Amino acid sequence: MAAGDDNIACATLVTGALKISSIDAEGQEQILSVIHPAGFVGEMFAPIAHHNVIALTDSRLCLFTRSDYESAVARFPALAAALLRRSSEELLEARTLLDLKGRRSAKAKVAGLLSAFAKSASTSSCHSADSFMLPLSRSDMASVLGLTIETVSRQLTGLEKSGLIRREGARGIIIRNAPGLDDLTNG
Amino acid sequence: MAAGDDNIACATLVTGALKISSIDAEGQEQILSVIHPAGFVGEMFAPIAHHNVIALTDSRLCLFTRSDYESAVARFPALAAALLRRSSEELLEARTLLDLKGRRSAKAKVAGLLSAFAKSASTSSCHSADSFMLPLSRSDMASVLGLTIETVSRQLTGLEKSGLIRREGARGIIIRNAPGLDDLTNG
DNA sequence: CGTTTCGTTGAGTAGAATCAAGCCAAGTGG
DNA sequence: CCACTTGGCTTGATTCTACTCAACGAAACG
Repeated sequence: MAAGDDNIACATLVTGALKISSIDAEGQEQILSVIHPAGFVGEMFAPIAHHNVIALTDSRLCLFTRSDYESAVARFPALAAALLRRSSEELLEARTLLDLKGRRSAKAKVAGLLSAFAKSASTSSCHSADSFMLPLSRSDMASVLGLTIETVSRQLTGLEKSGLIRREGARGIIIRNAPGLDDLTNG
Repeated sequence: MAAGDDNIACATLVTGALKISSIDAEGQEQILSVIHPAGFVGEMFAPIAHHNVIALTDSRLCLFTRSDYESAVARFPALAAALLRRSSEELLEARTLLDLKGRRSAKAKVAGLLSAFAKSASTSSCHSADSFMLPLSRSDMASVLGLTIETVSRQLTGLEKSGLIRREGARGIIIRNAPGLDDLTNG
């Protein structure tokens, strides 16, 4: 989906990963959200799309049109409640990202992003994973945080040198000191 | 409402204005959203509140508890659909803010915020107002954009010197060159 | 009249962006 | 098999923006 398109379809993500982004006049991409399975994309109430939706990996979607939606809600009132719940979760996630992006230093932003990934990489909802693969490239991480890829790279090596994380290849992350990461995030 | 509270109530705003914010370990406030009349606050599906809600002006709210919500949805299925619509709008607004906060330069951020205010100050949904009162203090603007009050102040005087806007007192803004502002926002 | 709050302005500095190489792994083609 | 390319990542040197610290002006208030 591209910004400016007639907005005819919405979808829930079945497998894979998507990003929602906007692109400014100079071609700078801003990632506004990363969608995981069971997440929802599309603007149900806008005539044209505001943002771009791009697959990060091969993905499977369950598409439906807005007219589908309206008839389905009429037949199954519980559907609206379920979608409301999803939408509330997306909203909370967007605000979490806002919070992250507002951190003062680059180190705090990168540390916060790692903590967030550790949480979402865990199967349990209350614990964080202590090792995981970064779902985003350096370029995408930079775009999420509003930094450059060089700065992201430097912060990662900095975090490794200070012993808070260890890296396995370009994408593998092992958290060695989770509380320390959180301290950096909030400071 | 304060982050960490038991999350027992939600509300729609009738008159006034609210801000949703988070506060980090150093006491730095991040404004995550500004709520206007007809807007919704509260996290319907979280046991404890993640963020703070603070009134920007004297405000009137229509409060309801989460159990109220559940019985109301059971009796009036259309309610869920209406709340879904609101929630979608909040989500779009949060993403617009994300976009703004991700702009590279301070000038682009301030210019973008002014454009956004000009839009929401207009009574018509398709035109922007050409003069309006800033709804936020310098401190709140800085917090929304992730800047300091000094930087916001300097950017405003810069925009005035370059002829894009004129100021009337501390809060009054007159847009003299709206396309120019948009160019700055996307550049 | 002092005090407080809010906004503006200036000087100096820390930190991220920019510019520029260079490394490594994977792919391509002779 | 080897030269070459490509894309993603890292590192270094330099520049410049926005933060910090500090002073000052204006309006509101007791």
